[in-house]
Amino acid sequence: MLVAEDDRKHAEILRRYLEADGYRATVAHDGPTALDRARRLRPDLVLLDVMMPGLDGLDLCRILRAESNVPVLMLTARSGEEDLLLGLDRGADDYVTKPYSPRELLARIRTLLRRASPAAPAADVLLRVGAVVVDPERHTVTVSGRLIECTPAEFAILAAMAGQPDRVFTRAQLLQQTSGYDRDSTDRTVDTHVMNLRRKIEPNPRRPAHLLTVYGMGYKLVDGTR
Amino acid sequence: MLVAEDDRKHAEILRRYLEADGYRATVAHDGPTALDRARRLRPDLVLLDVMMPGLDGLDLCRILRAESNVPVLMLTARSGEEDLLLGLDRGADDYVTKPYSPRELLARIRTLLRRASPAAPAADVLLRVGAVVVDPERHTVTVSGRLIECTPAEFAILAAMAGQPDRVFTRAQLLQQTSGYDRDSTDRTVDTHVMNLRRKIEPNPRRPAHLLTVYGMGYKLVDGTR
DNA sequence: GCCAACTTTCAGGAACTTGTCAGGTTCGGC
DNA sequence: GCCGAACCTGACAAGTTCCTGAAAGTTGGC
Repeated sequence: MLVAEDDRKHAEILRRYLEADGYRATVAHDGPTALDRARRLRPDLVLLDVMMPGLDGLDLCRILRAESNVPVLMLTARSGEEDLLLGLDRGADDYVTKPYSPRELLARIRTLLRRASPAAPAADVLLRVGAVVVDPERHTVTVSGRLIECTPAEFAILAAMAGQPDRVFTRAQLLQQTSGYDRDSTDRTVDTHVMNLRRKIEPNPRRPAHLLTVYGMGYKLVDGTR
Repeated sequence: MLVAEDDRKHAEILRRYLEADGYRATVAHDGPTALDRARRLRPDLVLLDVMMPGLDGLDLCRILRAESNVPVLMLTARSGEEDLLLGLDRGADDYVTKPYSPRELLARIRTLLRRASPAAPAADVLLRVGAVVVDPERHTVTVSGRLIECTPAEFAILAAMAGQPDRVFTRAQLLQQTSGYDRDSTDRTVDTHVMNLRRKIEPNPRRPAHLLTVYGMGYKLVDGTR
């Protein structure tokens, strides 16, 4: 079990509760560390604080969800409905608002683990935006049925955009998808990747139908058939 | 989808919300009726009010859980912790306290359905990917009928990949197959095993047809005949 | 129609990934 | 405790991809 919580005192209390209930818990105090541990330790459940330095809980959740189907339980200080919906939409399996009672938390953890246990085979998550289909699991992209070869950076960018069609992504956001957290690359980098992607997925790269420029903002992926 | 709720007005509102979101919903106004409908209609999800005449939600939940693994979402008027714990322990997959927002309810329903959907395929003893056949039971591998000798690590890697053809496995995932939990070996280790496997199963190891590299990601096993 | 701001495009060196190998370590059987 | 098989590792070469700055082309507001 992995606990991602930036407040060290709080994290320690959590860890004790979990261990008292028979779980082995590893703690990470920031987003990138949590992601790294999640990848290497393959925990059977991830407890995620929404607010964290480096990489926030919502984004982390989205990444985890793309890579595995480990159950994710979100901890959120704010109790607004928006947060809840955002969390669930990003793929969190459940959420608990602070302050929570330890008993409630443990009950929810038990439920999640029981539900996940029947060795659920990964769900087929296909991201479809018009003719563009991204398969994160197979790491493939097809356009109108034709298989497209993508480099890692291109794939990361396209997958991020396919996950939220029509949404505008800034260059900074897309850069984060490719370079991880804080490599300081230029916006040109993103432009170049977008250009290369257009060459591959657009029938006419000069007049993009799928991967559009939003002047002054960034890029978005749309259903080009409409 | 089955809605078990004794308050008729409330039940009707619920039904409308569900249908507005694209679900077909059947309503039952008491416990015994709900149980009967659940058995006959085999809904893909049951929405259960805790308090009901005849047979209350908690007991009904327990019975349903014993008979099938349909996801159960509890509706509870009381927001006390006791109810929550009872509900979850009886096997409810989630719960919502009244008053709830329709959006929250629908988001939770979506999550439950997504989680329940992967319909576990029956385990076939032979894993076949093109010419490569892995028999986990006998611990043998054949390629085009020829029996191949594999070391334990090689077998573990190949078996994992054969279980999910086309899917990309990261080196970390493959490492876990061989080393168990969290030994931290290098990625080179995996490369070496893959290289040795290629020598054994590929007609031309320089141009792999089965065990492919996915640059920046890992490896995947494909049906080389296509 | 003009200008400033923004975007596209390009080429080549930097940075990263992978394939391969040889040598060292671990492990179980005898 | 010796032996061989299997495994792990660090190094390096060979590929591949990424990044960058600058020039050329667009866009939007006035």
